Amino acid sequence: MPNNEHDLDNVFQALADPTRRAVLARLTEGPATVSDLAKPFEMALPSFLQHLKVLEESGLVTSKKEGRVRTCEAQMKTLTEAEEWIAHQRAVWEGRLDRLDAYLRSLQSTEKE
Amino acid sequence: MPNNEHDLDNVFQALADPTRRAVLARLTEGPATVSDLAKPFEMALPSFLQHLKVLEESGLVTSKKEGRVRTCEAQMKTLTEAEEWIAHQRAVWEGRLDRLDAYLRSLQSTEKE
DNA sequence: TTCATTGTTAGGCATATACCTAACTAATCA
DNA sequence: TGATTAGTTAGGTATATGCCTAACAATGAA
Repeated sequence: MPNNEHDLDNVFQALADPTRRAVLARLTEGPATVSDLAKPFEMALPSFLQHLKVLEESGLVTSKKEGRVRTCEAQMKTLTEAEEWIAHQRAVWEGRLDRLDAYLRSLQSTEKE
Repeated sequence: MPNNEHDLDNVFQALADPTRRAVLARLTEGPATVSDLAKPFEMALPSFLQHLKVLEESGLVTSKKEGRVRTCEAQMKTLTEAEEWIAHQRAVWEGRLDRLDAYLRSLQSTEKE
C-alpha cells in the first residue's frame, strides 16, 4: 500500500530526469528490453542502467529477466500516485477559488438587498 | 509557453522533496510569508530558504517583498504542466489498452465468422 | 567449444543537494 | 535611536547523483 511521502519522493525524483521520462514514455507504449530502451541514448550502458534502477526503485517500472534478456514494463499505478498528489493540490486550490467565488457572489446578493 | 523538458526537470525535482511538497500544499490554501511557511519545519531558516528558492526557480511558487516581509504564492499553472505530462503518458497507455481491447474484440468477431 | 550478445559489477570523478553556523542588511517598533 | 523582526549572504560539510571505463558473468549461436 504505497503512496506515502517516501514513495512520492522517489517517484518525483525518478521523473525529474529527461532520460528517465523518455524511458517511461517509451514504456507506456509497451514493454521493451534493456538494450532496446538504451538504444536512443548516447550514454554508456552502465550509466543507463542506473537510470533504470532509479525507475525500478521508484516503482514506475518493473522488469523480469528471461535468458540473458531483461524486459521492462511501465507501472501506471505508481504514476497515478504522483498524479493524484497533484490532483489533490488542485482540488484544494479550486476549493479556495470556489469559496472566493461564493464570497464574491454573496457580496453581490448583499448589494441587491 | 513553458513545458519544455528543462522546465519539467525543475518542476519534478522541486516536487521530489517532502518539505517542498508540504510548502506547496500549504500555499494551495493561500499565500503566506516566508516565516509563516518556515514555522512547521525544524531546519534553520537559510536551509528552508533554499527549498523556497528551488520552488521559485521551478515556477511552482512566486513571491514579492513588501517592506521586510516576503509573501509567497503557489502557481498552479506550473503544477498543471507536470500533471499534463503524466496525463499524456496515461493517454498513450490507455490508447494501448484500447488497441489491445479492439484487437481482442476483432479476434472474437473473427471467431464468430 | 569458441565467439558474440546482453547485461552486470566495481570503482572513480565532478557536480549538485541538503543541511549547518555566523554574520549581515533592512524595516519596523518602543 | 536602539532593539527586534524578517530575511539574506557567505561559506562549510556530508551525501547523492550522473556520468565514465574496465572487467566480469551468463546465455545463445555457429
